[in-house]
Amino acid sequence: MPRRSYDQYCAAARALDAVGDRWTLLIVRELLAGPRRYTDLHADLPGVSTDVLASRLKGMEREGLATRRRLPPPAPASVYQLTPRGTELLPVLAALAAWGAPALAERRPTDALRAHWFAIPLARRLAGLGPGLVEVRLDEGVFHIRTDGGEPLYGDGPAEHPDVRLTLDAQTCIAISDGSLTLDDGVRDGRVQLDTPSATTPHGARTGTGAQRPE
Amino acid sequence: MPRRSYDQYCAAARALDAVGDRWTLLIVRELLAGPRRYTDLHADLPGVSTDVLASRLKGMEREGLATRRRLPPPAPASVYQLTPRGTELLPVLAALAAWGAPALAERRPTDALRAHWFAIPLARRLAGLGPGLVEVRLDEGVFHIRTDGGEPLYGDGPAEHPDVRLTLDAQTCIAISDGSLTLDDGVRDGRVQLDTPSATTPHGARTGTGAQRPE
DNA sequence: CGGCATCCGTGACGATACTG
DNA sequence: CAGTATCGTCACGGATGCCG
Repeated sequence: MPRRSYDQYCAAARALDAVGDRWTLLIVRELLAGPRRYTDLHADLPGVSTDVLASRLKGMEREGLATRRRLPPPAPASVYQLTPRGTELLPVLAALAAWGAPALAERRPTDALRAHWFAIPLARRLAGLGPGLVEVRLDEGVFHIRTDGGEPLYGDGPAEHPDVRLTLDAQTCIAISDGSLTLDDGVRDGRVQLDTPSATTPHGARTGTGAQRPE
Repeated sequence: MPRRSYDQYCAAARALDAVGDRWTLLIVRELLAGPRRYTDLHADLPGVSTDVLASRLKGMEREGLATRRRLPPPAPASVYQLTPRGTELLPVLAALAAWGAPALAERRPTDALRAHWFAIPLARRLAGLGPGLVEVRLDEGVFHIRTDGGEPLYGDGPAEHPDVRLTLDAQTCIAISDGSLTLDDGVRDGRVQLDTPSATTPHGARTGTGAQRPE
């Protein structure tokens, strides 16, 4: 699907043939958070042009990375969803995120930000900590991480019945992700508000930070 | 260093800003096998144009991924070498290779092939098997894998004093890498010739497959 | 000869406008 | 809402030339 194949009998080159094109891996990152409509993808990928996005999605369908599913008539829309093969790109994005994490020290004013972009680095750190479903609330939005099924998966928006809720800011989230701050220490000094909604807790919202996009 | 930054405050996007450009990760793959001269890089990356290669190398220097070192006068040449930061991209290439491995089922006649391109997938399988230094001899060339230092590293050409030598063909190498053939089974049915050169063995070559490029 | 720089044709990309 | 159409620009790939 790239402009041109590398034509190399090499596993990494073959992978880059499929996902090495500009924007493709970032589209995968978006779809890893759950099914998305075209317009939502376009909104969460500032800078991508409409034709390139359409072309990439078409290519990803051809490569078996994603499928296009049409929603029931009430809301005539279609959503794009990763196939299992596409989901298997999570380790690739995780490795890229781990390597690129130091570059987050600098925050440029032109940088866009979506809450669930923190999910992949954070999930690596939270994996093995026990609880299955974690809801994370940032000022920029809410996402959730599932750490029970081997590979950690994540999704946009609030979780259904989270085992634990974390409320923190972006900077703290980064510090926890890169290991410079432990979750315990963050709770101790108040930078992280840890909240375990018991079954008896009503569904009412407790903190002010809501989701940007209702789902 | 890409044509244009993604301008996203996301670790993966930052990584793609640095290494997401066409050819960059394949140049890293080459340099992971050891220092390389410009001409060797150009020879082992069929399809890359001279100016793009020069541009990428310059960008990689700027990003702190590689350094250019001038060799002593006898051979007035300069070699490019990865920095530690560049070497840390190995997990990224490993993840890409793991994901792209199934695409090696099809071997196109236009595909180029270098022996050490098998090193990354094979190293993952050989890691934890014990011996520190493995020399691998394919019909297409020789490379070696170091499995002693945590992350497996590899190099082009024969090893100095390998703990074990493997002689096999490309197809068998793939089968071992993807787990469909164990090393033991390969040795048993003769597809893999396992050779443990003892300290008493003289240095003479024993098999017919020599290195393509003397080092 | 190795290490690029230059030139050029083609194609990919990005922004905007427009349509079913 | 979900793309397609159009267009200017830039990056890529190939060839050649320069310079140590």
